Amino acid sequence: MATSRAAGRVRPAYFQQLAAERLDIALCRASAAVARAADAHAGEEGLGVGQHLVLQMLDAVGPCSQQALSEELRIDRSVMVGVCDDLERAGHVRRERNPDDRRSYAVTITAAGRRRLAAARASIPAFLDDTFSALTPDERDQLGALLAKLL
Amino acid sequence: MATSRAAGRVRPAYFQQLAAERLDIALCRASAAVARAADAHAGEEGLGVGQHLVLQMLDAVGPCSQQALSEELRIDRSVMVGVCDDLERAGHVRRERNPDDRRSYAVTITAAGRRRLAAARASIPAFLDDTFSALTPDERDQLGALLAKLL
DNA sequence: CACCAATCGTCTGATGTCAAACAATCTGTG
DNA sequence: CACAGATTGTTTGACATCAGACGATTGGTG
Repeated sequence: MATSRAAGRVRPAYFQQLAAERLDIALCRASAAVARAADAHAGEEGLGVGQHLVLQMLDAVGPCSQQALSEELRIDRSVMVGVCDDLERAGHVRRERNPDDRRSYAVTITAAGRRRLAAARASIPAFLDDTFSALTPDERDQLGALLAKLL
Repeated sequence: MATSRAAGRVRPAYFQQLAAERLDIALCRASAAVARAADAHAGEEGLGVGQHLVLQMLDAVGPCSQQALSEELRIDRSVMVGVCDDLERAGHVRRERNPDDRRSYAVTITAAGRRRLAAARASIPAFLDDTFSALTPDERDQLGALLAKLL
């Protein structure tokens, strides 16, 4: 069996020791796992994470420039171009010119976009529940509060 | 001034609202900030994060194959090749053949590598203290415990 | 021994992100 | 108005990461 040979190797579960003394590493590793889960979920859902966030923000605060979306959602401007391209091609968003400043667009969510957002949004609670199943609701709140302090 | 025009924009600090209801996004965002800080610190120190982790693990558990390093440190095998290349070129590590299994190396830390590790390690507490200055020591322990549960 | 599957280190191709440059447009100063 | 500097959206090039393929080697089966 495999374990008999693994005893030859050191197999120290060294990562746990590392994570205990390097909070930054633990944070990055947890984030990587969660991000992978989010990408997989978004893939099944058919709407990318960035696209979902853009639709959600447009629905919450109204038409925005790509710049505003980019800053608030922490998505690079260069990447935001592609995200909006995809959303526009799918009919979830219109790029209207901002009459007050013709450099910027006023990216606007469409009725179809709102429907798509509602559908995608409905699957989020189950996704979060699954991804953070190792934590109790109280612990999730604690984690949220700690991360909020960090940001 | 800029704020008078910013009033025209929505400027809702929307990200905070998003982070409150999307624990996964908050986690990824915090991780990105911390990772950036770690990279910057590693740049000043002159020893990459991956290189530091490899030296530290070799010092802790003795000679390892690249595979073992890769699995335990969650660094892709392809990337580990470059990390070990750099470490070997700098004289911090030797690649000895494992006589029991000539497919794998026995990556071994050198005396120079140990000295380099000690120097780099000394700067870590200050780095962590600075990066997580928004949290009290108790809160850092809480965060560590929550992340450990997640992993 | 011959053979087949698995493993280790390496390399290559595809992908994604980011910094820098660019044209178009705005603001402000003279 | 003319002109300099900043901003918006976009494109391009550099860079890192990852999946997959590959040779070399090992272990196990007959």
